[in-house]
Amino acid sequence: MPTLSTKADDIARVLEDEIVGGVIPPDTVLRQEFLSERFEVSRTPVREALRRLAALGLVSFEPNRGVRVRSISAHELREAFLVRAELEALATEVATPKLTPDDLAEMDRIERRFGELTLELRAQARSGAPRDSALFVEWMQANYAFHDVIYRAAELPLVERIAKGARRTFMGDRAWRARAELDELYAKNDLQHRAIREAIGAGSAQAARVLAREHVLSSNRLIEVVLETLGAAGREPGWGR
Amino acid sequence: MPTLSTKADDIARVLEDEIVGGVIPPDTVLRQEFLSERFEVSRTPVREALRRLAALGLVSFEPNRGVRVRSISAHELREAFLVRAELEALATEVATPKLTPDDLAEMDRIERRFGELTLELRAQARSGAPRDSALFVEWMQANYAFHDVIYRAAELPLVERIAKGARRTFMGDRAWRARAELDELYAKNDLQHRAIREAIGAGSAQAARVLAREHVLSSNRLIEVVLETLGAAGREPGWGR
DNA sequence: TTCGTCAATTTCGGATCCAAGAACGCCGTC
DNA sequence: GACGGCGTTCTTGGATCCGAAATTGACGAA
Repeated sequence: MPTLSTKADDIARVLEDEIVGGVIPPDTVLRQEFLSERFEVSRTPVREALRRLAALGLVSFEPNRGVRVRSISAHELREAFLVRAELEALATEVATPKLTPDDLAEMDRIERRFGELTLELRAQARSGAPRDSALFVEWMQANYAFHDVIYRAAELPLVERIAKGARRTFMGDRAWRARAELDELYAKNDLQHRAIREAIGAGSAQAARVLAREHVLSSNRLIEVVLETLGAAGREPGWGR
Repeated sequence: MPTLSTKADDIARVLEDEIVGGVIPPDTVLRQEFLSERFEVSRTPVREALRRLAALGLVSFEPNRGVRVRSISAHELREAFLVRAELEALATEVATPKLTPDDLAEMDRIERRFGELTLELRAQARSGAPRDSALFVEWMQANYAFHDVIYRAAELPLVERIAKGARRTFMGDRAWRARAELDELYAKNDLQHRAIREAIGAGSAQAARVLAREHVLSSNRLIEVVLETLGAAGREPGWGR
């Protein structure tokens, strides 16, 4: 069987997912030997994987002292959203004349599901019930799916790569809390999706662009409220120290 | 003496500069042993450096077959400029209210130098003289210096990093040719700088934003004409095969 | 008690060594 | 003469080993 990937690549992918998914919390120090035992390889491929993560900006590399999972400041988070807003605006503008009826139908399908999930989340936000993390993740995925249709049609791989890179880095390990304001923000998010969809349907690339930009900036506000950084609680055992 | 950097980092930086600067032409295959001899180290740090370059997208990594310096297609080049246009527009908008009188004075100083260089290049373009590569590089650096003032004031490190990353990848090994259209494009570039400067001076962030975006897109056109890809000629000895 | 010094331990960066996969060329066959 | 199988050689991926830097902790002096 021919080799399609190296162990360093495999390890890098796994660690990447775990870091952006919050499985490995920020500020965790990644010990080479620990990782080499976990993946049952020597330290050599582990170090190559860590180099990759460092180049992607997911970890900070301190010579002779190890690598540490980067925590993201509120300022950095805001900047990441600014970048996403500009690039999604661009992608949306480019995609608008390219979207096929099939694409639009898919967007409608995703948007229906997104609307349902939004209603559930809004009910939850109003009731002040403890957050259902799985529900939020599903909502987020539907949100991403909506935008992915646009990225796919835009055919701008570089834009897609950068924007999706800026997309991560927030589903960290922080606790979150329901809030009255959330209800409103969820509703707004849903409405913005529909507005974008309609602008595309009407063939107005400029309107779609402006809407997409505003939408991402609104998402920023939503995420900020959702995070409401109640400190870093509830670490998984085995990672902290 | 404490160690401030690793050999892998040093090697990566050197190779990075050489690739973006066109010293190492696209499609060159980088042999690990060759590099380890050149830098007088073993292959281990070399491979870590190559991993970094791969993560940055400068080289493509084919398992068990080595790394190859990525060549950039016209389409990719265009997309890189689209990204830069959006992000520079953002940075310019954010920077406008933050620029100090000192910053503006520095922009004026750079712009004066840029104007002189532009005049030289225009004369060259009109005369059809063989391109003076050093002059073009100097012009390009003055161009970058102008924008760097804006980036510095904007205080958006992520935006700066991405935009500067998209900035490279074109000063390749291609031959270039003078053209009548170039004269006009050079002049336009210079005028756009002044317009941006004036919009900032007038405190209009929105106008500066729009101008910055158009400026980068114009630069794209300029670069496309300058490159005029006459095939890949004049490789440095020692890199080709 | 607290601070500074120095040794022991841990962890990292890099060199060397070995196995596995790919490229190349030779030869035989059709 | 062209194509395909097979062994050699070259290059890469990964494991192991070693020296160096940093951290830790014990000890002693202020």
